[in-house]
Amino acid sequence: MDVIRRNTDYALRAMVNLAGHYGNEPVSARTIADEEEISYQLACKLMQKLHNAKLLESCMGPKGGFQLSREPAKINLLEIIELIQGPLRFNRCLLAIDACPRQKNCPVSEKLADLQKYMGNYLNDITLDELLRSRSVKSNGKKKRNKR
Amino acid sequence: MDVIRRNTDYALRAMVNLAGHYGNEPVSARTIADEEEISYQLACKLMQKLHNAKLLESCMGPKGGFQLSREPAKINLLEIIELIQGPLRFNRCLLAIDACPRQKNCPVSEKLADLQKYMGNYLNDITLDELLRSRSVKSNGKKKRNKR
DNA sequence: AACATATAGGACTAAAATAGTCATATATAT
DNA sequence: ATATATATGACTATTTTAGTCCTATATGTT
Repeated sequence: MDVIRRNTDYALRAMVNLAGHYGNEPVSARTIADEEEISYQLACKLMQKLHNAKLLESCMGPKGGFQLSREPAKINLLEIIELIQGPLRFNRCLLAIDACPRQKNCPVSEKLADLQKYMGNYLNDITLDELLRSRSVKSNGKKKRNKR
Repeated sequence: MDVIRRNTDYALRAMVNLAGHYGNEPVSARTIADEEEISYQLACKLMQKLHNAKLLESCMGPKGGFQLSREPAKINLLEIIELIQGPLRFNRCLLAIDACPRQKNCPVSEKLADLQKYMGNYLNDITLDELLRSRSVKSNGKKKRNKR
């Protein structure tokens, strides 16, 4: 099992892709699906979610598509991850949503709470522009086409 | 979704319970199931797994049960967690089991690899005796009975 | 020897979470 | 008008995780 799920990974790729076009024309879901190897329909779904959360601006019609609604340096990993897959947590107790009756008795929670905080902060500190930079350096520009 | 899954949580509770009886008579799966609020059958399964991984000694028959096969200070969280739910990882790429073709292109992996290492080390440093100590302090001794 | 209490373990089922698809509506540039 | 996009609800499929069932085997006690 992975901390970061597949859909979250897709969303991250899409966001980094858009970060690469920040300030230019919008990019369509179709294009992103092709470039990032995501099924078109799924890509639409994810873009919608990102849009609803105000991370993206959208524009319908030909020449339409999506754009980041903030500059890449102001969007961090954590918000994307948690938007797509819900809050990152180690175990259910930590959030205490329905007040685990074992909590007082649970030796695991304290230590993990610290680790969870660390993780959150760490991911909160990584922004899209950082990712974009490392991608540009490593990328050799080859992109595959998806079936349409 | 939680990094630590339910069964892993069960296993951790069971191990801490056994740590509390280290050096004494073995504890039966039945008892552990009752005290830690785990279904009996599931508890058996988990104990078996812990036993196969040599974390526990087992003894059949009346007065039988399970015991830690090492002292609590020599068993850490990470090994229990990974035994039950497989390797902890952020995303599939990191392990590179089937060599993700996107890896060279994946800006996410480096940063996450560092975080993953941190997590692993952190959990590797927490041992059962630590957990046991914090539990004893917090516990007020009330235990519930499960249906048999 | 008989019995009760334990673990051992394979096979299976159920439930939950995740991923992915389908169908249809609506907006907009040309 | 038409082609190209996003918007969205409902649905299906897949995968993962949790949990149960059944039977075998070992061992202490009477």
